[in-house]
Amino acid sequence: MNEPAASLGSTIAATIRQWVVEGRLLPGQRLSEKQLAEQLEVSRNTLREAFRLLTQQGLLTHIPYAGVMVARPDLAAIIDIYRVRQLIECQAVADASPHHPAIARMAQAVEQARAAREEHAWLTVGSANIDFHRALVSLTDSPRIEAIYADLCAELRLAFGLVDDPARIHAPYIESNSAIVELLKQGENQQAATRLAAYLQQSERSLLAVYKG
Amino acid sequence: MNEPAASLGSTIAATIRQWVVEGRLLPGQRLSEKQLAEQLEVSRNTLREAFRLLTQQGLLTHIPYAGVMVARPDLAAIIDIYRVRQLIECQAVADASPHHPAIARMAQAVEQARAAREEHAWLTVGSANIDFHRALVSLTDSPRIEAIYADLCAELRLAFGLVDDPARIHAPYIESNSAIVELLKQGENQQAATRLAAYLQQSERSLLAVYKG
DNA sequence: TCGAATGTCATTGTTCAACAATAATCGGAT
DNA sequence: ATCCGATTATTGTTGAACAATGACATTCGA
Repeated sequence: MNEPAASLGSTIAATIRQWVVEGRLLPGQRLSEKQLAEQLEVSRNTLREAFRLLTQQGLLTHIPYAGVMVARPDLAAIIDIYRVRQLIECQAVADASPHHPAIARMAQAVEQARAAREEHAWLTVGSANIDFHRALVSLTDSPRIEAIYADLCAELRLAFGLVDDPARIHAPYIESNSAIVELLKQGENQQAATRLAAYLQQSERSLLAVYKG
Repeated sequence: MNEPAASLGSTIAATIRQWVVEGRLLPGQRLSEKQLAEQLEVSRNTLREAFRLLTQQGLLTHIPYAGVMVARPDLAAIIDIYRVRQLIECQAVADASPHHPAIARMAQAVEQARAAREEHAWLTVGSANIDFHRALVSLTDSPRIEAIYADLCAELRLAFGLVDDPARIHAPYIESNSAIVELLKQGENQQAATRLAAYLQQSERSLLAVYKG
């Protein structure tokens, strides 16, 4: 890996992000500056620097004089996230060229998901599904949109962290993804977008169902 | 002003952002930590905190051990910004309900622009145009998209800062905006989206033309 | 003279310690 | 038991210090 000059703050931020995504830090949990600074062996100032980055990315919530805590996506946040996904992903599919290189990456993600399903490696299935959607977004050829989507995914994983059965969430959509790839290859962008919209709606519903409990 | 708990860092960030948007700080200009800290009467640490916010928002560029400078949008950045605008705004218009309250705000912005044009207050015309598009984006009812768009606008104004004749940029589009409002009221969303796309394309072209020189 | 190696300097990165501001906690009075 | 006020712990902010890095000027050799 070629990292010319990653500041210590962003390194620490990456570590904390990893902890959050892994579920080592739970939503709503408060992060003490002094305690974390000692644990990570950095100064309070540097840790605060990392907090700012993650707060800006939506992974942490910062309340002045009350501290930072792992963001706890509420119903409104999930609805909002899916609204953005719908807007970005559907438009990306609608405007896609049938020969865009990203389509190959989408197909590859589908194959990877199929292989993982055979071995019941549900976590891998989940990762492949995320890869599929990231490739889909890169159809837009916009670094900015891809960056926005990356942040969105991090928050989404926060929400998925509460789901204990990844198979139910990710597995049923492999064939749907495959169909989208085929439609794109044939230039049937509108049908592909419709199919994608249906997937997103269903995914949102099953995620919201968890939050009702 | 009711600001219950705005940290000093974000206050300073707002000040610097204002300076950038006003053109008091020019793209590419280097910002010395010590100098700015003395000028703003805050500590270096607090100023760095503000830098982090603005860097994350794309207004400043940070190069390790070389300092922060006002971002200088290049051709690729402008193209990317307009790609995002196209994606967000067109979809917002396409999915809008004819009775959405934001449409009234759009109409109001058009009227404001017309009045300002009468008085040749071109700066006000420009602000009204920005208000129009912000209202348009709020058709999505997504706080997240509105936040993304706000950041985008700040960067866009950075690019507009190099244009010395705002009349040429903003004035011709007032009637186009008005037409979009009417089409939305009549539920002709697709036509409105087409019209909007044409506007964005033209706006992008005239902005790019400045950069060629 | 030109170019490269070297040393100096200014600036940024990071840490530390202290104090101020604020919120949470606890205890006492009614 | 409830409300009110003081205590306490935590965060916000500051200033100074030192290390790390990059830019610039100087010097030396060919």
